[in-house]
Amino acid sequence: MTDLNRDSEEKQKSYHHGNLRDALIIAAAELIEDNASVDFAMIDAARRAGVSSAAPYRHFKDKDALLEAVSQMAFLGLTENTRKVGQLHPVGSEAGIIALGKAYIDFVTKHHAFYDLMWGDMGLRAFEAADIELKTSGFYILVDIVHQWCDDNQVSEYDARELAVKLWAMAHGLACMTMNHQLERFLPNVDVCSLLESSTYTFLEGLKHPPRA
Amino acid sequence: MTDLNRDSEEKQKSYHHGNLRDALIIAAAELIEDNASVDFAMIDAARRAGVSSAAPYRHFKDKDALLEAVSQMAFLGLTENTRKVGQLHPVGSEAGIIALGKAYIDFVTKHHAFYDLMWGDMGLRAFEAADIELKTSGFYILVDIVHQWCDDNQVSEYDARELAVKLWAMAHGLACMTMNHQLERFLPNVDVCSLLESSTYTFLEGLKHPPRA
DNA sequence: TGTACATCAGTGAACGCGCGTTCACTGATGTAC
DNA sequence: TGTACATCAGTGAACGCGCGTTCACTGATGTAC
Repeated sequence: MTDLNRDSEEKQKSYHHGNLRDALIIAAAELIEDNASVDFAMIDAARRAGVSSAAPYRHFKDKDALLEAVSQMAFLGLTENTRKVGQLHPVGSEAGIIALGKAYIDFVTKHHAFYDLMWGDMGLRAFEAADIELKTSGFYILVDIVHQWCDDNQVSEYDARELAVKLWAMAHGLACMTMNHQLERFLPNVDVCSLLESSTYTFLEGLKHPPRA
Repeated sequence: MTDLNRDSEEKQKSYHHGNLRDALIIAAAELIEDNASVDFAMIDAARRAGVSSAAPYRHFKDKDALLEAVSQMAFLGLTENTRKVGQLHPVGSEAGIIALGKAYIDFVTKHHAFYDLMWGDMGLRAFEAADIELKTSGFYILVDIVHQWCDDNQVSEYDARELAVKLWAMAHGLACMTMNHQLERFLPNVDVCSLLESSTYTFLEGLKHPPRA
């Protein structure tokens, strides 16, 4: 065993962890992903972070506080993801609107357990506790792109915020039905992304024509 | 205390319950509604049904079995509700499609905790265990009405099942966002039913026009 | 530069509560004769 | 019609596990002098 190895081992095994708070958040997140459930045991998160069962309480008042932190991390991840995808497309393009929807579905279905956490009681508390920018910026990326689309397509009397909500709801619903396995039950072998795409096109097409008699 | 009263009391307090199985299902359902959470204690369900903590195990193998029964009851309720609303409108009418969507949103948002149960792991198991008719009849009420609409509107090349899924997803998404409180956050004071209505009209309008370039 | 001391971040054992489930039992019910 | 007996549906006490949380402690770190 070389000195180098001993060095790194000593670093890992040092009495003080260094950044246990973040390590616990990550450990908890991993447990939630692995078990596909929000119900993880505090002691497992501690073990995973390499500390004893009491250590977490130096950094989090109780389990709820840790869950809240995990939830905030998840929201941050979703927002970052949205921002990144939004930048790939010109503002106002239908491709951009669809890409955001797909990204949302992708994120949510790939993190099913997180999803429960984020939109459950605990997550909503975390959401409320988060700063206003984090809370709304993801949504307003969609609003901006939709607003420009409205201007470009002579449907500017339409409220972009309302339209964004409707498009979000479409994506959300398809994501839920994917996770529910209702989609594969009633439309076997269908691709949720292509469903989102055609739905979005249809919806936008409908907006270009008088929506009601 | 009259004899009449004694009579009915004796009936209630008789050693044998009569229909404890159903009483437990109802008690569990009530607890879930009251606590707005799927996490109820077995002993509370028993107490609510007026029996001791061990009695439920004469009728259900374990707690999961009781939950499964509650979940099946919920699915039955949703299906019945859908059937009833479907009968109120002519097959193929847009009003009927919208009414079904509204009924779905109404049922789901008014039974938030049930919703978690139905679409969670436990509920899905119950769903699989249920007979095929119960599983699909609710959905196919929508499919039928949508199919007729397609015929009436010269979009018959469209797969009615796929369209029904899309409409369901819209309603589902709006229901989720209502329960999430995202709807009121981004569109304060908006009525989810009027959102569903305008979304549906827009979507159907889009179908009547070539959906893609 | 070294020493004393306050503070901080861990340990490991144990407490205690909630709750699902079991067990030996007892009262009620139905049926054969 | 009455009696004996099997069976069934309850009781009440207790077990035992999972797990969140606490407590007295100890090793590490930083700082004043």
